[in-house]
Amino acid sequence: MTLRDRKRAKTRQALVEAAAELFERQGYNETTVAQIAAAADIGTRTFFSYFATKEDLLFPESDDRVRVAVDWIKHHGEIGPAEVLLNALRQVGDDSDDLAGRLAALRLRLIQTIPAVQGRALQMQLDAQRQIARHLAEAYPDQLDEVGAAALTGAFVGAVTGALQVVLEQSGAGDDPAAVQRAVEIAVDRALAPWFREDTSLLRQPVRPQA
Amino acid sequence: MTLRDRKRAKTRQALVEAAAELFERQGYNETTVAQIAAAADIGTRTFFSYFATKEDLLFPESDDRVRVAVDWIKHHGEIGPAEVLLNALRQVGDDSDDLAGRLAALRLRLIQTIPAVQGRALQMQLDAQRQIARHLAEAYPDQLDEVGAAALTGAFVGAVTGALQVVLEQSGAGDDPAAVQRAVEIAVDRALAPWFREDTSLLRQPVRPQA
DNA sequence: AACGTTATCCGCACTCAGTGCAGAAATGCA
DNA sequence: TGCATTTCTGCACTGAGTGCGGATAACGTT
Repeated sequence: MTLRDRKRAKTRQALVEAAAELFERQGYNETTVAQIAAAADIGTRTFFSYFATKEDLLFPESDDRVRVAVDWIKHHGEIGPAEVLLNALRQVGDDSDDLAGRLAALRLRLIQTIPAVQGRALQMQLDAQRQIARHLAEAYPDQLDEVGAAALTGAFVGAVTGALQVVLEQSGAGDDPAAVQRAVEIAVDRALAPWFREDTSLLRQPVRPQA
Repeated sequence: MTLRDRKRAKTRQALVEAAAELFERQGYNETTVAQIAAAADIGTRTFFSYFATKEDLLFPESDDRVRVAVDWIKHHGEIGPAEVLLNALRQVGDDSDDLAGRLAALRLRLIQTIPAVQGRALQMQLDAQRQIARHLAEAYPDQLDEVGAAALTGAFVGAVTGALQVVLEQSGAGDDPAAVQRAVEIAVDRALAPWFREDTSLLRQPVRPQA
């Protein structure tokens, strides 16, 4: 890793943090890209060589998460497509959180309130779906074709996010990361129960093993 | 219907047509709102009292379609939730087409190529989903709660649109409305077959009756 | 340590979507 | 016809995002 790369990663990080700070304090629409750039000590023009749009600030490292899910699918063991998919989704957590709970909570709130952010989030979700479906079809060539894989993936993701929306607004888990995490688990449970009716216990097993 | 309303509806229609024309000839990004307004003989400023954003030009009458689906659900007869939902979705056709095949084809192409349009389309889909799920829960209070309805709806919509994407890109049915219609039917079939395994014939029955 | 090479930074000028405002024009109603 | 209410529209403005060109800093080499 060269100096250049390290420096670049550092300012990128600084931009995300500055943005989170400003979004929380002033609101999303009330924060300009110029302000964010200034807070991270770079020129306004330079901002756009780090993030193509203002919305993208809220979705850094997003392809990392997809990569993890795809890897998980590739190295599946004995289990079938639906089960792998379930586990893979646990990792991605399209609307859920993993690192930097603060940014995740902020993101979730903005998705629910700012149309532009919601639109971008849905786009990324769809893209992730496409990639997962493609790799799923590759991993189970005898059980799934491309269309079947896409349908299965779409059904899972759609069910979970649909349920999650309602669970979130019912249990008004505003910003508390723990509450959100719980909501995600409830949503997954409720949404996917029909698929795993015979052995519901599968839904509750921790799913972290693998090398 | 007063003169005002008729006039307003007329210019609204003119705007949609002018936009379609220009989008097809010059491309979406290359067409400015000012051009569209000029082509419909209204001031640039006035445009925004008809459509809040440029993208919205591609989704006129969208709430009509949702209304139709919701009505369908409300007046369900003996059939169960999944079946009504299937029929309702046939009507909405989140990515499919109904009237003015030209606009529908254009919309579909732009959804696949222009990010802003895709984002808006996904937003409207999600919103439609929410409304449908809510009414579905109301219509079957003994079989579904809000979360279950949202999960079921999300699963159906997700499965169909996921499958549709792949079917469309496989059978490169670019602009031909008939081919698109066929693709939608295939996608619905493939995506929803697992739910109706015992009586697959249901999937093939025409579903247009009702008063 | 000095060199040219290459990637990054950043100011400037620009386009375009979208908003607020205030006045003009058209419509509805008595 | 006269008045109230919408609707239309020009003007000025903000803010996101782009193209360009020169400055700056990191890189690899001798």
